[in-house]
Amino acid sequence: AAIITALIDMYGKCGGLEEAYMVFDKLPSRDVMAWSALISGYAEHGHGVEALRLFKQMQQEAVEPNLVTFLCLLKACSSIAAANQTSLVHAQIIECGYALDITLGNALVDAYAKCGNLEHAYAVFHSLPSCDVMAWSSLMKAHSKECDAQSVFQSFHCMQEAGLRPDGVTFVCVLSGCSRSGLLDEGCSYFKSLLEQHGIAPTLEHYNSMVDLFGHVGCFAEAEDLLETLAFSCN
RNA sequence: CAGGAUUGUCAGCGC
Repeated sequence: AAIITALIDMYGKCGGLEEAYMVFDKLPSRDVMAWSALISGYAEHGHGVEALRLFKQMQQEAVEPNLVTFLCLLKACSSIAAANQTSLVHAQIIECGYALDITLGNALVDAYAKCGNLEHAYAVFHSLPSCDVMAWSSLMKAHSKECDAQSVFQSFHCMQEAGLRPDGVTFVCVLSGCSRSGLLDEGCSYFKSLLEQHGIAPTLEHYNSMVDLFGHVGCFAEAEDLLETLAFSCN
């Protein structure tokens, strides 16, 4: 069974959803891991509706979801920005007694945020026993999408007040916020602090965000310079 | 102690 699940997972990750399903379909008995692997593949490749339908089928076959299953479902919900489906999954998570799980909490915050429901995202966020970097980053990303750079900066600040250290992904979210709001100086300053104050080596995502920021504010020469520099250092 | 599914990560466009 372990090997078959790994096979389903491999096809799913590669986007071979039909192949994944064919393997799955031939299993005489499908356990929660096989189901989760299949659902994960569908969720990951933009087939959120199918993923949720598979979950329904899983329940009809009386297979109990576990923590990982819920993570996969939340990914499906956010991929189709379905806030109401997220609420339904949320209710089941509570029923199963997983409400205080930090991993699921993070995923719920992220799912609500991606669905555009920041109120629910914050409600879950505040209900968690402790908040970690992932939940903060999800919220920052959501504020960034709404072009609310002030809230992004504020979150970045609060997070550190709470004793958490931002990581590379956090900075991607912050830089994305600067870009969307056209805040060049702030973006440059955060980019500098990335290495100088936080000791994090910038990755391609950070450089991409900077190129994007330069482009957004009309600094095309700087954007091109950065791209050329990147082309040199990456190859 | 190990283990087959495991949450936050660029931009734009279309629906």
